[in-house]
Amino acid sequence: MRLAQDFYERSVHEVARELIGCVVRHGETAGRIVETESYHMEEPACHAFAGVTERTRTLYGEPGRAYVYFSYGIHSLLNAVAEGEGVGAAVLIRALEPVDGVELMRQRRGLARVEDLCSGPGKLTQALGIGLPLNGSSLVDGPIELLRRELDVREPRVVAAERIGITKAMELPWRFCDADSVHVSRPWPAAMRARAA
DNA sequence: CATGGGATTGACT
DNA sequence: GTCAATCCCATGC
Repeated sequence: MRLAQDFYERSVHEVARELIGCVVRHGETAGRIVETESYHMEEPACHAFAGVTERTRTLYGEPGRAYVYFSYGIHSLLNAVAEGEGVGAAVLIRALEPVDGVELMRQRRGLARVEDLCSGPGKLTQALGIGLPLNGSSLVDGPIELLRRELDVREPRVVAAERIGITKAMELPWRFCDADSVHVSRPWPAAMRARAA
């Protein structure tokens, strides 16, 4: 069952937290979301901080669409646009636990270990075959599907921590991780490292 | 039009 | 722990 548009049309931080445990599917490949980060136009780490430009038009647009952008000349990063139209905010999907199409993921990544396939924002887009052409596409009825957690699946235990890989507004605790997943990207939040067996 | 930085990754010391 | 790869996009001349 896909998440409907109204799921995205509210606080980007609530959306980020509740996306943990949901499933992303693109074609044959799918994974359960175990890590997200929220970004909002009012803080400088967000691309939307610069205002409306050609690049950020998607961010300011309709909630429930995909914002895909190219980073470091190599990686495509996948975000879900949130909040109302005119507000620049989105949730970065940072890591997945593979649940379907694992062989195809291995092929695309050239790696064997399941823990290496989707444990990072650039890794999961490669594993799922998501690239720049999907920027602006609908998550509600487009090629990338965002599916709500099945009712018989446990509710994940979510820990909040500081976002990583950024140089501004590093103090904001807007990174959300499934505390019980080994598929979260490094470094793990301190609360998770302490628990690790 | 030229320049510089980046929401990363993988390889290497 | 360090570092290069590599290209889109925003900014500035």
